[in-house]
Amino acid sequence: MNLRELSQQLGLSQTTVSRALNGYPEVNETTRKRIQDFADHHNYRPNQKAKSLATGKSMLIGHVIPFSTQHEMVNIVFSDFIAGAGEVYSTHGYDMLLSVVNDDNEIRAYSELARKGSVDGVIVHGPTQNDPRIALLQDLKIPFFVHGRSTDATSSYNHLDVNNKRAFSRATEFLLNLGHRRIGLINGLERMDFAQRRRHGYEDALQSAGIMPDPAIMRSAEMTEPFGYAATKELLAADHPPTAFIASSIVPALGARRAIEERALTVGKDVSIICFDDAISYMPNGEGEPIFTATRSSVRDAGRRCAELLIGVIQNPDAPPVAELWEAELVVGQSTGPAPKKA
Amino acid sequence: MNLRELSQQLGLSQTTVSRALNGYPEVNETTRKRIQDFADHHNYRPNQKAKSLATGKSMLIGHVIPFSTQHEMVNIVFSDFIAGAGEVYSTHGYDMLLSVVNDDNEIRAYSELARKGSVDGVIVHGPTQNDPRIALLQDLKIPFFVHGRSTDATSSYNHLDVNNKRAFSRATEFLLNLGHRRIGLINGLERMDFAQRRRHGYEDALQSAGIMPDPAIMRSAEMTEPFGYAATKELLAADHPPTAFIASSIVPALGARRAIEERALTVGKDVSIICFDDAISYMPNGEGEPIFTATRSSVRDAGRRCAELLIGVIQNPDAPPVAELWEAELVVGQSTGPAPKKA
DNA sequence: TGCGTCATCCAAAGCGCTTTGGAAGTGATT
DNA sequence: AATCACTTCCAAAGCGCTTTGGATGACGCA
Repeated sequence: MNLRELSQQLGLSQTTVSRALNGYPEVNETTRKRIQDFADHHNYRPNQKAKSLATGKSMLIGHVIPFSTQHEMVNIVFSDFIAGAGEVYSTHGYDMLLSVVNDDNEIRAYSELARKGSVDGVIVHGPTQNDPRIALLQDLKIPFFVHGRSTDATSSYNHLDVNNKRAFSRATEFLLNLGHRRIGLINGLERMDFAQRRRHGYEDALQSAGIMPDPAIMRSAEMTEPFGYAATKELLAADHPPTAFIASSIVPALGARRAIEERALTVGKDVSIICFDDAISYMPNGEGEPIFTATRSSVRDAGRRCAELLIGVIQNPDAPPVAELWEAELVVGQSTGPAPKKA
Repeated sequence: MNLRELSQQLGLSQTTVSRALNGYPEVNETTRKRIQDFADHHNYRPNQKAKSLATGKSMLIGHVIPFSTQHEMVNIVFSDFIAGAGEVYSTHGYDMLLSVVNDDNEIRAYSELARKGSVDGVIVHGPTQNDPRIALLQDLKIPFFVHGRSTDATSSYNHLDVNNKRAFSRATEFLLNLGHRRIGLINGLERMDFAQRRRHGYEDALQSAGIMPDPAIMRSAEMTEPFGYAATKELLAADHPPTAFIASSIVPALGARRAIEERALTVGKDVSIICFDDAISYMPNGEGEPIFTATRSSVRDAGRRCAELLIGVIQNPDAPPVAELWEAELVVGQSTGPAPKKA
């Protein structure tokens, strides 16, 4: 059942039927009702392909997800982000277009989406330092929104970020106040902008306390459980082992805990852990008292907000760029305690 | 730059240009080359909306993701599945359309996608027993593929499933052979078909060994870390605590481990854990020797295969239904050992 | 020379919707 | 009775592609 049949059966023009169903004013209320009822009865839905072509809007928002054996951007944070964003899209009549592409083709994937006109806007995930995608998307003149930030980007662009530097300096200060002097860093991949900022926050806090940051107790990799385990195990086995660790996500923190307990040490007593908690829905940080002391910011909320703001940009492309910076909250859990007295 | 401009500048008809670019035979090789070069030079990409309307194919495959506060289908398994599926879509020129909808609207979301013609096919995630979506999609006459199975579905439908029953009976047998007699079950939500089958596998293995399954040591909920923790903690504190646990995913298994270690017990010695391992990319089951003894089947591979098969169905809608049943492999890790002697 | 075949190209008709630019009818006003 | 404003509807022209059904010319062959 398409618009033509529908209008023929109603004895009206396509124009009138289309207008009636789309809520335009120039149609009599009684005929509108008749049209609406008839359409409902026949379960009519306008063909999306035709509608898109006619209006020029695809009602789709693109997300490009690179994959490779090295670099899993399809990560733990991602699924919660799209859950939040998708929620908002739905309520505005949009759907999400996911393009899962090989790492090497990531840049190309963005320009394909734009040139083919398959999406009305794009979200940029996981920006690196001086991320080339930003300039590209500006060139392509397609609305886009960055989740995170890209240092050294020359012009301004729409984005929302967590104050990662502050989150990590606060976490580090928290440990320092507990008397810890040797604090290991278990960071994400440092070509990611957020990981850079986190390290700077950590280093700044140490330096402010008169402690020289020691690269020997900093690790950086994809944020998996085994990475957290391996890094912690190695650092604990070395000379001058840290008495506390600061981890970039709850996942490597779980690995850190495993390494600590394997040495028959107690988390929160012998060794402290603090981490960044993205408030992942299926991996919550405990139910009552948090498992891990953490700086927390919901990535799902971030997804929601990015979606809202991007839709705003699509509806009003000439508005000045929007930027938001969220502060993470510090929640105290069971994984931290005073630095143990020296033996 | 669109096809009309392109053909005008080339002094050719739209027909010829379109055919040249789409590889049809009825165009001279030298003119094809000229057209191709010109198009490449101008970075021309056919408009997807127009192409879709003309061909009737959207080159999109729909996934519906329900969300609610109760039930998080946006779960750990999901992100790896779509990574695998998306990979295959890309290589076939498809993209993924994600519709994130409120729980109550899930059914409607499928029929909207079909009626609006926005997708060429659909994947059904997380089938329950006698899942209504199967009949609906059959009615709507849209190609679809089910990841999992739905017991009691009257007619046959395209699907791929892991042999969950067998995976859990084998896991249970493995524990029985180690001398365990009291084995706790930490299952997923039992309205999910897979969770049902898993429990049956567990119960069957117990009964074959002459052990009466005891509902008092079975738990079922969303597969989160805190759930695994809470369930294990509770069971360990009760009379006749289990000496082993079988968990439905690596995530609650992590929670189980936490509860066990909290009681100063050792995993794999005092208490054994075996779990189902979906081989999640960012939460691998260790690198060398697995952390958890597990029955394993890659959900990412399943995503890949479902995508392939669905594309097959789209290209050949009248082919007989395809069904695949994968066997999980049993990998032995550090989390299991002989049942402790009675004190 | 005339005819059939083949390779190469094109005009135009869709695909199913939205939207522009009226047209027709209805009252109210002069 | 003529004019105007307003409401209500419609025919037709897009949107940018694909695809049908020829048209044209070159060539080989009888």
